[in-house]
Amino acid sequence: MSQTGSYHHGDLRAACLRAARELLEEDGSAGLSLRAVARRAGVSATAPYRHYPDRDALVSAVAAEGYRELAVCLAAAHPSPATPDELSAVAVAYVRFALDRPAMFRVMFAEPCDPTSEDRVAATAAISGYVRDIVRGVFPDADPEALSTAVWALVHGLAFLHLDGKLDASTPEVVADRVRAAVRAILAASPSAAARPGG
Amino acid sequence: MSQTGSYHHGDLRAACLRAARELLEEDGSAGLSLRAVARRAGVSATAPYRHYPDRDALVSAVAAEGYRELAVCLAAAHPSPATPDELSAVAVAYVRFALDRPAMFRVMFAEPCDPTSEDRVAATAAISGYVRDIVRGVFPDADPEALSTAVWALVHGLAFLHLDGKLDASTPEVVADRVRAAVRAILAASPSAAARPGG
DNA sequence: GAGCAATGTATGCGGTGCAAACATGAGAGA
DNA sequence: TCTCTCATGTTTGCACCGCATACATTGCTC
Repeated sequence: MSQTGSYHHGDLRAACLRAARELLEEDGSAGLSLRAVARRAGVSATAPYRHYPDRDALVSAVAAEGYRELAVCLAAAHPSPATPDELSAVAVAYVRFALDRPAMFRVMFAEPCDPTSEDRVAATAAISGYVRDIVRGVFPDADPEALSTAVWALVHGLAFLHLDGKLDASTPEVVADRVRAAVRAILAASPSAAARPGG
Repeated sequence: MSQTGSYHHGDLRAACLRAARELLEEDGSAGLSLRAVARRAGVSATAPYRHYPDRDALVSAVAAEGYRELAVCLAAAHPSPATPDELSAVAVAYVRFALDRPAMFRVMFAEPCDPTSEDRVAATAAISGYVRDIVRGVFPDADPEALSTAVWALVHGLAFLHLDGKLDASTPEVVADRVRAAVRAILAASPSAAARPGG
């Protein structure tokens, strides 16, 4: 496979995926064009269409890889978080993923694309389930559905606000500190603190 | 101004902005091209460049309008929220804004653009300050910096997850219910519930 | 009324996604 | 082993894009 000079590439599908990821890292999602992918794979401009019906399909395939890698990063931060602090570590990893691979993160979440792509739903379901399991363990008394949604949203929002320059992301430390502080603050803020200030 | 048939348009700058917003609503951000804007404004393809140095500048101008309108929507949901429930109402309004104007919301937050654009920073600072004031009022005992960051992130994340199809957004009611439940759940979830299950 | 600067136009370049027609060659069946 | 098929690449072409450059028009100032 992948014989130099042969008419057939051998594994163009995978080569496209690899090229797409490289281009994404180098030039952002704007640089991710099918033509650029084809050039990098050393193939004619329209060859990728044999494997991906359109640009969106290729982008979705890249995004699906991103979801899987995000899951790996989160698991690496802590295999089975059981306390709020350990949950914070996972939150930091999530935000870091977004900041370390901004273009990838945008492709995963900020692209108006078909959300019914099979690859995508499977991969995001995995993340969603992962968050739910953590939340169930850390807050056994809470409504797992509502709270895991909230936790994912909180972390996801932190990632985007940093990514968009709405929050200072100049160093990993300042980001990690802010994420931890935010998680701690919102978990500590009970409505009762407002209703009965003395409580 | 704006005489039909006259060489000079009269107020092309504003016309471009209006056209851009229309195109955004009709075709999403993909349909927002300077050429399309020019066509809609009834002007040559490159005329908009007299008023906007490049595409990003026009998009940023549109986004700045979006920020202002978001602020109006939030204020309309509740002028001065003072309880968690009233805060929830604002959260619902934020998510609804995103779902009602998905392309606009994406332009505001999901576009890899220069975050130092003066219009944008001013407008987002307004939102940030608005959230901080609310949080200060609702949770006087909390760290306002950390908690307002967390609240904005939570709501922002909810908006994106719905927008991306990660959460069911089929009807306004189901969305509103989920947003309220998530806000309530995360505010109720105190770390102590995990540390001392009996408390 | 002359001239200037602001505003709009015409043209052209290199890039894009994608459809349609064509070329190649690996592998199955004879 | 020979042939035929068809998955996989290529070529060509179209409409669109952002944007740079050179040019035309005209409202305003003096």
